[in-house]
Amino acid sequence: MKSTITIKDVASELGIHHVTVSRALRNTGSVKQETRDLIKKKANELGYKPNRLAQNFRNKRSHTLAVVVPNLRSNFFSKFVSDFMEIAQEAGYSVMIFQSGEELNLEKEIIDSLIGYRVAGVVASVTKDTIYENPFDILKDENIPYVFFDRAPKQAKAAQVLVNNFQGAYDAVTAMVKSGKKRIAYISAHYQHKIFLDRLAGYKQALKDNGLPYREDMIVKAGFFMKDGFGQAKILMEKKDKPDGILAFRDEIGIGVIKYLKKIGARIPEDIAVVGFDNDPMGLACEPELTTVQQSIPAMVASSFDLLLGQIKSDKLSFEKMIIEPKIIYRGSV
Amino acid sequence: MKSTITIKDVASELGIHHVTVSRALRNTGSVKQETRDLIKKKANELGYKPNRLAQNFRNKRSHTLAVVVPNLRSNFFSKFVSDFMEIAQEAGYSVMIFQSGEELNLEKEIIDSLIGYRVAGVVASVTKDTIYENPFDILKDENIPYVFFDRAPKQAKAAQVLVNNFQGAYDAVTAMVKSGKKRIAYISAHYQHKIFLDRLAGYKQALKDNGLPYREDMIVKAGFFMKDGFGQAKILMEKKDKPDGILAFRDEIGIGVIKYLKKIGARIPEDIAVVGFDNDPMGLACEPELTTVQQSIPAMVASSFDLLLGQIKSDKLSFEKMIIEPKIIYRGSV
DNA sequence: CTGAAAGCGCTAACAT
DNA sequence: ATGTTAGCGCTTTCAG
Repeated sequence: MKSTITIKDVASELGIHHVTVSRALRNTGSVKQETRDLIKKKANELGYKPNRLAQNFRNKRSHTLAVVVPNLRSNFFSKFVSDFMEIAQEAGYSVMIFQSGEELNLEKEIIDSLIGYRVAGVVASVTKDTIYENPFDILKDENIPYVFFDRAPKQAKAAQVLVNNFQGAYDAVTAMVKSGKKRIAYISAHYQHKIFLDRLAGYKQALKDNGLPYREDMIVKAGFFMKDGFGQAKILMEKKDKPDGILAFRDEIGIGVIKYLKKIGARIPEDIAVVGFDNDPMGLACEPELTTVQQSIPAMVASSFDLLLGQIKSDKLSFEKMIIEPKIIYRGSV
Repeated sequence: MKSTITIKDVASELGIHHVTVSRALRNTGSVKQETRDLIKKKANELGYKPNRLAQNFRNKRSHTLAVVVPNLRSNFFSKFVSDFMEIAQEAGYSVMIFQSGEELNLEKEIIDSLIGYRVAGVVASVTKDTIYENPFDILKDENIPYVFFDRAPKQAKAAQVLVNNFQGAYDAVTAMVKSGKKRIAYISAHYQHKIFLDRLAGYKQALKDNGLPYREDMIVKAGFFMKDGFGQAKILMEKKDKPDGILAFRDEIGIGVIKYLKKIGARIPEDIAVVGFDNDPMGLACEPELTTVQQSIPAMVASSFDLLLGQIKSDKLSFEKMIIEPKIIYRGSV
C-alpha cells in the first residue's frame, strides 16, 4: 500500500484531472453523477484519505474548535469538555483541548497557539486570576470568535454562558431555612471571580429576605479541595455560636464538611445541613448524599456551542450573554 | 492591525528575503546573530504568529499527538488525559483528544480522522469491544506510531503500557484474607478484556494460594457504575452463604457496594471488607473510605509518552510492553 | 461538465 | 550568511 494517496493518484488512475476528483469527493461543483460515483469508488478502493493538513492550509482555517479550561480533573470541566466534544464532533468539528492550570501566563501561551492553529472558534473558562484583563481579546484581531462559559473576565466584551450563581446560593440558603435552619454559614473561595462573588451575594440576600442576620464570622474561605472543606468545617464548628447549616461553594468542599461533621458525631441534616455547588458525582458517594446546586452542563454546552457556531457561520462576533438557571438537587444533606 | 502577518511581511519590512526570516525564527541554518535579533524583534513588533497550518502542511506532519479514550468522564481517563497533555505540551506537542464512547465504529472513524490529520503519534485505550481485531493497525501503513495503555486488543503487535492486574487482584484478595476474611466474592465486568480476565485470574489464584475454595456463586458481573455495584451487592448479600469480603473491578462499583452494605446495617470492615480498583477520588468521599488497588497514572503517562516519543524520534515502530505494578492503598474498608 | 492555472505560507535544497 | 527556486496537496477561478 502506497503510504499516502492523494487526489492526483486517484485522478491519474482514472485518467482524469485531479480537480474533478476534488470536486467529486467534496460534493461541490458540477460533476457528472457517473463520474462522481466512479471517483468515489476508486478513492475508496485506493484507501484515499483527504489530507486535512493541506485542506486546512488551503482553506486558511482549520475545522477545529478549541476548548480552554483551567483543568480536566474537576468533574465539572471534564464533563463539560466531554459533552462539548461529542456535540462538536457530530457537527463535523475536531476539538483541541487546552489546560491553563489556572495560570494566566499559560493561558496566554495557549491563546497564541490557538491563533497559530487558526482554529475556527474557542470556548473558554478562564483561570482564577483572569479577572481584570481579557487575554482572549486578541482573538478578535484574528477574527476568531470565542465564548466564555462559567467563568469570564470582568466586563468582558464577549459571548458568555453564565450560571445564575446568585440565584443558586439564594435557593440553597432558602432551602436550609425552610427546613428550620437559622445560623447558616458560607464557605467561600479565595478568588475574586464573579461566580464566587455572586454566590456570596445570593447567600446574603437570602439571609436578609428570610429575616436572618448576616454575621461576618459565618463566612470562611477555602481552597478547591475536600481537605479544605474539612478544615474550614472544623473552624466553623469550634466557634462558640456554631452554624446549623453550611453552604459550600463547591461539592468537594461540601463533602469535606460532611466528613468532618460525621467525625465529630453531628447528625446530618438533623443537627446541621450541608449544601454544595456543581452536582459533582462525588456527592453521591458520601453519606448522607450531598444536596447540591446543579448547573446544567448539557445546557451550558448546548448554549456555548450555539453561541460559537452562530458567530462562525455568520462571520460576525456576538456579545450575547446567556444565563443558565441553576436547580437544587435535593439529596440527603438538608 | 493587519489580520495575518506572514514571514513575507516581516521580510519586506526589513528588506530581506523571507527565507532568512524563516531560518531566523526557527533558529536553524546560519543567520548572522545581528540579523536574527533584528528579525525576531520585528516579528514580535508586528505580532507575527507562525501559521501552524502551513508549517504542518509543509512538513507533512502535524506536531500533534492524539489521545483516544473510551470517555473523559471516568476519573481514570480524565486524569490520564490531563497528565498526558501536560507532559506533551511541555515537550512542545499539541494534543487532540478523542472519545470513542466505547463504540468500535466511532473508534474506527476516529482513526481515519487521525490519519487525515497526520498526527505524529497516538496513545489509545480501546473500547470494550475492541478485543479480537486491532483497528489501530492501519496506522502502521501511514507510519504513525501508537501506544496502547490500560486496555489493548488481544495479541496486538504494538507498544503497550499495561497494569499488572493479576497482581492487583491477587494482592487485594490477600489483604482481605490477612484481615481474617474467608468468603471473598468478586464483582467482575461483562467484558472480555484482558484487564478484566487478569483480575479474575488473580482473584482465583489468591484464593488458591491461601487455601480458600473457589466458589462459582461468589462471582457476579456488573456494569461500570455505582448503581451496578449496589445491585450486585444486594444479590451477593441475599445468598445463603454471604461473603465477608468483596473485591470490585472498579472503585465506583466498590462505592455502590459500600452504600448497599451500610443500608442493610453491615459493619465495614468488621463484618465485611470491600476493595476496589483505580484509586478514584470518589473513594475518599464514602465512609469508610474505600481501600483500592492503585494503578499509578503518572507512571502510565510517563511510560506511554516515552514509548511514543521513542518511536517518533527514531522513526521506528516498537512493540515494547511495559508493565506497571499496582499498589494497594489502604483506607478504611479492609 | 471538465480542465488548466495559480497560489495559500512555509521550508529543504541548492546556489551565490 | 543570504538569496533563489521549487513544491507540499488542495481548492478557487477562469476557460473551454
